[in-house]
Amino acid sequence: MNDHGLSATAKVILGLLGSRPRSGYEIKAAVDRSTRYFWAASYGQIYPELRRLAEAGLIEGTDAPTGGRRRTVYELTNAGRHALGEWHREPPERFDYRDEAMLKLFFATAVEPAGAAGIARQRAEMAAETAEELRAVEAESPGSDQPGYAVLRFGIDFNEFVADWFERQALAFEEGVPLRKLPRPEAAEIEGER
Amino acid sequence: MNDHGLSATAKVILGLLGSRPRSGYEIKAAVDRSTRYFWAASYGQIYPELRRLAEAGLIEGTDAPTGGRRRTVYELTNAGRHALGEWHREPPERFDYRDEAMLKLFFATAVEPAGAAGIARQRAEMAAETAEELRAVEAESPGSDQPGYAVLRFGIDFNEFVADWFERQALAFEEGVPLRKLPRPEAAEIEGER
DNA sequence: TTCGCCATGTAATGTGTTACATGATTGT
DNA sequence: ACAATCATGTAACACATTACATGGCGAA
Repeated sequence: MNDHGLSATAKVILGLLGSRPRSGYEIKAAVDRSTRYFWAASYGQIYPELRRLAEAGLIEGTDAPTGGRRRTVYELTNAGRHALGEWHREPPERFDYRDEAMLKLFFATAVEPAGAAGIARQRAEMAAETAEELRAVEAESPGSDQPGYAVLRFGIDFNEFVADWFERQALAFEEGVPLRKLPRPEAAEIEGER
Repeated sequence: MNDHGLSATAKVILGLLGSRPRSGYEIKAAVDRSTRYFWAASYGQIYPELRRLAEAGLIEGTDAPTGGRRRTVYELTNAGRHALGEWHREPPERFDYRDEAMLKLFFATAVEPAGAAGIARQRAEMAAETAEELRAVEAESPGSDQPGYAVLRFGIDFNEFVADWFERQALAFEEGVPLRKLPRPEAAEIEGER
């Protein structure tokens, strides 16, 4: 819970229920199909959160079994729709970025300078693959110029940027640029020492 | 803990101790000054992890009080240096990206289409500010063409890319592009429905 | 009848931040 | 005397994944 009282998972649930009612299973499927790249959620978060949101009166569940298979479909209440609107109007605050390749690169001078190019190259390949995946998704999705589609475009553009950046870095490392002058290893720390 | 037995925080601790011995406090300061943008760590992670790493024999602590102020400085053992090298040679695997502005944009069609441009614009400004911050850091740090420095360059280039991308998106939204055709809201989902 | 999917859920574990408590040193 | 910084640490809470358990349905 934070300021506005919505957990990370509550935000994506409310947002998805904003377009139509869904079961927990469908929410998870929708997340995996769409927001996963920038806002993930697992069953361990979704089901308990659905219960909490229902208790808080922001969503309402209805039994909708398919045959003998039990199933609960949730939809926004008025309060829920209001909370979603409130959240949407607030300035966005959360932004996390965590990248292990970057950490390895950062320590490369002290650990294994010769490995830097390889690390950069691998990261470039990873990003290129993700971009490829997303381009495939784009190809099979109906063209659209809406914000939801823009988000997919960002995924593609961003991964292409990353692939390009790391590829150029790898080349620079290979050409010996990084190994010419080697001051104290800790000079690599962003503000230097003191 | 994961495959190689190193937690996220262990990796940054070992990496920092790779260049020289430090106290927990100094490790936290170094993280905040450098890796924070792509690999954060808090006291609540650092101190318990130092204890675990010492028990595991990867680092060794020495009392080094300054006056009456108690202080423990840690350094890598041979086993620790070996573990750091092992980790460094493995292919990088972790990469997380979480962006609340993106989530809002994704839901904009269903919640408040008119807000999309504002969300994009704010995100652009945020990225521009971060880029500015990093450029200031770059200006006051000794020029270097090492991997550690490349990481700082990435921060700048990446944030400039993001600022530019969202600014162009905001412009596109303002020019009415996104509101021309409005199919079912859920058409915005990345693979469409089913 | 077996496999894959639909569907719900929990337990265990891991990851991570915030806020607080304690206390010394240095500079104003 | 006070504030800032050095220094260590924990408790409470929040967030998140993985793996498992349960069971029905539909198709091969």
